[in-house]
Amino acid sequence: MDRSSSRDDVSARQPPLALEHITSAILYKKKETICLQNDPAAFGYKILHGAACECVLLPDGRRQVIGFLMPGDVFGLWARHTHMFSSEALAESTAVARYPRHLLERLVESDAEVARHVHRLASEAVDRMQRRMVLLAKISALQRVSGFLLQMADRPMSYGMDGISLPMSRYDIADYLVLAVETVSRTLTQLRIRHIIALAGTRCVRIVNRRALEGYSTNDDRAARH
Amino acid sequence: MDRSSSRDDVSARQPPLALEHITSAILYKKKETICLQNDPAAFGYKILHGAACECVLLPDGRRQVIGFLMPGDVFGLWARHTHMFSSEALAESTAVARYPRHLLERLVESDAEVARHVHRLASEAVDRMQRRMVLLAKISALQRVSGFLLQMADRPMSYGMDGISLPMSRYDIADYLVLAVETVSRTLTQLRIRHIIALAGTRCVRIVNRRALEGYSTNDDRAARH
DNA sequence: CGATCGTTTGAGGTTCCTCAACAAGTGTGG
DNA sequence: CCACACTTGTTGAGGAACCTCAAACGATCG
Repeated sequence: MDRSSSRDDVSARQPPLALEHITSAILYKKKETICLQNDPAAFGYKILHGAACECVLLPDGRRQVIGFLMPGDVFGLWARHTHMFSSEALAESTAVARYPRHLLERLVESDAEVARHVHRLASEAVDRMQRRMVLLAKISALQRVSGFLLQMADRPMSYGMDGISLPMSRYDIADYLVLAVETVSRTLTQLRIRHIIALAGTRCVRIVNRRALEGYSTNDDRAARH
Repeated sequence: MDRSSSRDDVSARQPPLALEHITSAILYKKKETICLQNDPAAFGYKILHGAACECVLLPDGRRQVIGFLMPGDVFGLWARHTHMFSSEALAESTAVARYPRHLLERLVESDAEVARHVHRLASEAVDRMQRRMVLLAKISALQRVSGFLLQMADRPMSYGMDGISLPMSRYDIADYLVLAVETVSRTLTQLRIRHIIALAGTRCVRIVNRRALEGYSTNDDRAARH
């Protein structure tokens, strides 16, 4: 659906050189918080290595995952004064580039190329929100999990790969899709049993029958039921 | 939760005069499309009177409501080249102000006040998406409907009013909350029976017991179950 | 090795979706 | 004006889907 657009973007992902001069890289351990919602937005971030997620901490203590962040993904740029989401590292050693926003904004005003680039990146953040909403519009677990796998497969990071690597835990996926962990797990096994996907280890999925997966994700369940 | 912020914003909602010179108002009938997703984003819009919604048209023909637009709400400003969402009028005669984006962008570059204003408005659009996501994180229908009512009550347009006016149909609410229409209807009757809300006509709700409603929206159901 | 975490599977119960019918309101045409 | 269709909202019955609780398994780590 929006696959073509993200593919075209690969070439545009190279940031202007000027940006590289104001960055510093930081390493995070698994589950470590990168930034906290409502905190002053002093920095923008880019994932260099590993994986992370944006999330909302709900009043009842639960956590809602808004989007997954893979190498190349930028976040925290949209915020005006305070960060709208928290973000935490998912992989063991996640490397993140940090851009001081006051320097960034000065660059944006002086360098038109940087301005365009930053604008692109900000709209990518909105894209992430939208992709998730399209997933949540789906009613059944089968639809949501199928759609999720397709979205992960269409990420730039998966292009050359044979299988999709899922750096996040089942719990993270469940928080993302608003499902119970057990439902996510069961749905994945169902897909495996039906030979739609193959699991090479728990965190690596290979799509065997993409056509069927697309059918599951868009069509109503009744067509796909066994 | 984010009530205070939206309340503070009321004073800031007055647009710079310069903006009013490049606008033209249009009337839409109920269900009429204001703009279509993926269409070139030639205009930004502001609701003057009536109500509308932003939505995504899904591949399976269903419609997903992203957010409801009330008088004063601005939309279509975020888009870079094409509109990300469709929008359609909900009330019978919905008046919409239309801002040509090429003029707007010229104004943004020349007038710092306009630039700040437009930036505010764009972030309001993201706020709408986020508010909906927080609603969708809730699992039970009772939680979602309660949260929805609270959000509607906290809108600037409801401040002086005794009851909340719901310009949208139950179908629209269902599409917004990803529930079946019947579930929305049943949940509202439940809340009415429990004297949490009172219905003055189908499209007007008065919150009788706000404390309880807040409890329903945040707590797990089991605490609230009869 | 024990402990914890992440994942999977099972059993049971509840919620919510589906299908159906009905009532009230609205518009249309004869 | 009434008959008719259509929309919108509500209620009921039944069943499927998913959540909850529980337990077992493998992996990792101290």
